Amino acid sequence: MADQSLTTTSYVILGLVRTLQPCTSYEMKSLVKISIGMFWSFPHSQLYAEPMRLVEKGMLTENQETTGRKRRLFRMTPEGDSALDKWLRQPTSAPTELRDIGQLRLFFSDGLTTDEVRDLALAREKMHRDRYDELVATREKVASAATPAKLRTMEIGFKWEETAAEFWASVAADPPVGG
Amino acid sequence: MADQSLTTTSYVILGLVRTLQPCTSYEMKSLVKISIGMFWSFPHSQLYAEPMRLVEKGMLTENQETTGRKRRLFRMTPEGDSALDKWLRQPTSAPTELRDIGQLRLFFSDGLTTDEVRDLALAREKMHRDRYDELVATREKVASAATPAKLRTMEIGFKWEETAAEFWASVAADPPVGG
DNA sequence: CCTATCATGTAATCCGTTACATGATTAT
DNA sequence: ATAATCATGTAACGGATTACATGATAGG
Repeated sequence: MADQSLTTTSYVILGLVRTLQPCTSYEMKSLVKISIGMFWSFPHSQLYAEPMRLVEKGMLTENQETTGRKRRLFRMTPEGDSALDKWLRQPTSAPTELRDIGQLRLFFSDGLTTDEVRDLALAREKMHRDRYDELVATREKVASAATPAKLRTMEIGFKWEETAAEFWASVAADPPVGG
Repeated sequence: MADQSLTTTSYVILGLVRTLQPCTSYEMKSLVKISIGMFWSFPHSQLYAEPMRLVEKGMLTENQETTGRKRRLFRMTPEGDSALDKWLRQPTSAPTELRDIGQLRLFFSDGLTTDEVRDLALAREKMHRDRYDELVATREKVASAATPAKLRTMEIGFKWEETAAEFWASVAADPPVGG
């Protein structure tokens, strides 16, 4: 019975529910927003839809209020717990998906002028520096409440924004030409 | 008329066709594999389906062979060219989507033992170092044929693999505990 | 000659996104 | 009071992924 075909999103939901249970989709959304959602976007509709699928698969239980907002409160089932545990311990060699519009533009930039490429680079540099600042602010807010593992996860975000900002600065300083 | 609702995938196809035209989906696939596909995965079925949509939108023309394999050869139309040009020049502040299973696991690792977290970190470190090596090999292969912009795009890939490998090494050296 | 891999395409399902909608709180 | 924002949910469409399937070419 029923650990068939869970997606990555499924495991994210399971992880969120284990962290927050009992919890509503909105609470999941709030946690996502200040953490993993900074790098892996999950539209809120997913955070409402996926838990329902997981209820049907026996991974979560749902208690819907009968009055007022009729909010849905989710909790782990033993099946959900063990599915999550199994996933957490599975080795993965899956590469990072690094989806960046700026990189795509640069890749296809052969027809642009030097100035246009520089503009792209400067805009991207600024974006990364802004995000770095956002991350700093977020970390300050959550530092006291988050677990060590969760805080540690943020570090790679800092590193990425830093590295990417430097990369774009170097492109702006010396735009590729020719092609 | 008719630059409605192109997706990022659409622009990737347009960029590929501009680079390779006239070309088949398989040729696009080959280029993707050694370049942007290293960080943004495009299943080959997309590289067959999306060009057909673009033909319908007037962005590409298609010449299908009548004999043998009946391969489809794609070319840019003026509309496709201008849509791509416009996109390349549009500013974006869209953040990078950095989708990494390892990060998700770390984020939800509060229930794991120190050793299990270390195993995760070591596996991820190895993955990133392996990918770094792959990138080196790929760059050597393509160095003479690629444009400066396209080569430059690869650099951020190197940086990422390096940065991520170092991050995971530090996690392995000092795994987060408690929670 | 046969097998493996390259090359080309289609089908079906489902997930993810966008948009719509509205009920509750808080602020002014 | 009223507007704004927070909170909660659903609908619908389309694209992305997975799987199926088979035609060519090259290597042994």
